[in-house]
Amino acid sequence: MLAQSIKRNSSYSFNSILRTLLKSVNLEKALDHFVQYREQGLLPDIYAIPSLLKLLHDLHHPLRYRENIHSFAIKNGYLKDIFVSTGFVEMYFSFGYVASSRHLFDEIPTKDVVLWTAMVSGFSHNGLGDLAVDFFSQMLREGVKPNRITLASVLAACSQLKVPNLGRSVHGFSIRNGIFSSDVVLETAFVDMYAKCGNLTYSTKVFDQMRDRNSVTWNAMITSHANNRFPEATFRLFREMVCENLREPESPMLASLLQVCGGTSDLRHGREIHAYVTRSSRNMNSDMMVEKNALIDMYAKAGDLKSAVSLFENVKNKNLVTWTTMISGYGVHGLGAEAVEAFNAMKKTGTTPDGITFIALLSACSHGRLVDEGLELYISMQRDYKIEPEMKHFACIVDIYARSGLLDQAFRFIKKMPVEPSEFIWASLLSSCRTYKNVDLGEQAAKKALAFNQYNAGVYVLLSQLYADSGQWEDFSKVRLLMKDLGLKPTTAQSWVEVERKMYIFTVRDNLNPYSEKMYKLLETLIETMHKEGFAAYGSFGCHDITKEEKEGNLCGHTEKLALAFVLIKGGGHQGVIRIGKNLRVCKDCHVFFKFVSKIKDCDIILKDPNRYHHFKQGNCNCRDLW
DNA sequence: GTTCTTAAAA
Repeated sequence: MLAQSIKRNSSYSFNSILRTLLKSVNLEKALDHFVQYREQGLLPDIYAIPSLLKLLHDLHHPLRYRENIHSFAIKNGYLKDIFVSTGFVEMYFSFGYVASSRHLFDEIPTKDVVLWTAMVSGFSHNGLGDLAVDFFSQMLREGVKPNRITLASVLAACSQLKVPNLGRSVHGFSIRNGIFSSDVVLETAFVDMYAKCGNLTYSTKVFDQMRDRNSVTWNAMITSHANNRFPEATFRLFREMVCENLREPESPMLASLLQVCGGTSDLRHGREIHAYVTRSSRNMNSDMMVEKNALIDMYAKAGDLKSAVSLFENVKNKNLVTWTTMISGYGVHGLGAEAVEAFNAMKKTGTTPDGITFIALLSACSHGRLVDEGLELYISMQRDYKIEPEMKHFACIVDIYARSGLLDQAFRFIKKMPVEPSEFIWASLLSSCRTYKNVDLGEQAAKKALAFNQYNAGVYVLLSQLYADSGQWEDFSKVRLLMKDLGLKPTTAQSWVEVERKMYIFTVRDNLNPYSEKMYKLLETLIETMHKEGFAAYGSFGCHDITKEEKEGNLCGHTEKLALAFVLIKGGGHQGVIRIGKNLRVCKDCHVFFKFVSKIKDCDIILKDPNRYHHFKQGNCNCRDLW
């Protein structure tokens, strides 16, 4: 009698101390506490089981320890307790054993809202959003009333499945049932759900009305704007967060922001984040690898290869991502040899490449016109590293051949591929067919690409340009008419340049700029000089069968020329380097013109097109005139 | 005593 009561008392105090320690995340002490209790020969009671499961979970103890507890619980008949069984349901979910969780769930006779919620969130965490939603509706059918935690769980599933309708009805339900009243977690779940379902307007609405926001809220908001490509809003929100809330952003958010900068060639914001990362207080106790790698990638993608390289060289413990980032950085700048060199240096450090390293490497070879090296690396990848080539590797090899003019070999390679070639592969072959004016193969490639997607405007544009370059004007017109019938429009050309911290955007035949007159005048003069000096002969012309005057009038309207003229007039450029961006591939005439300007104005020009960078210097471009 | 939202570099 007395022994019983001592036992009950000690188990009661054991449980409450254990819970307190768990709450304050004192895991080591909590474990000690448990060990001491066991050393007294005492066994955990029914109330201790959920806490013990949580402790082992937080300590990352292996499944078998927890299964011991499971057998122990079964032996003692503890499983009839819904708190205990819910704990085990959760445990199996956390190891991905969905079937075990489901089985346990089925055994439980009376199910409460917490158990149902554990099911909904368990499925959702295991990527089974559809089952999460199924169980949620089943729960409603059985008359169990969801609470705010259930709703947050089902919203996570909605985000995953991108089903805005269900999310909206959950919203309505929560308002009608008064479950909504300023709960940060639930509101954040709504912000995230609307954003992931593509409705940033609703997401922003909920966000704006929130009284309290936590770091998860800001994260959901900022990364969703980044992922939906709203660069301005992304940075506005970031500033708001930093200024008003004094919240330190963590690595994933910084990486997202840097990715935005790389994608939009936004060096200015990129440098700001760099400064922010440098003075961040986390420097002390973390290796900041994600930030460092993301910075290298940002500088390379935003066109400042120098900064990328110098950061790269200062990273002490380069990991696989660091190396791959640098290899890919060299690649987009057309520096194939440097990419291969970096790869060899990486091998010396004992870092093993993976499939992505080879994608970066092979694409660097194709842009650097290193055919033999590329093919050799492709063999080495399979032989030495046992990496099975995938579609992206195939695409690189096709490109390595085709970009160098080995169109037949590219075609033969495609025919031998073990999988069905993708739309992208055909389109890239077509692009090289255009460069080398191979109409026959180009037509075949276009046909194959269009079989995937009849509405791929890019393919029609390439095909029509191929016809135009080959002087087949009837075919050219046919393709353009076909495009019109299908309601397709070629992408409007745009170039942009930053002068005095402001971005200027130019479209074809832009007359809106107050400097227009001056710009056209300057272009005329420059082009005249270029012809006089015989520089124009460096390019191969023949884009259009129009008169020479018409042609030059037209060429002056090319957006990259306008951007260049604008910078020259405004005296822009950063440390002798002019950076211009373009949303389409640079045309041959503009390419020659840029080379010429880099020579007579003695400046470096870095021009970004959708695929790579061109570095113009002293009358040359590092792409060696093939791109 | 059990159930809840977010997130990353090639």
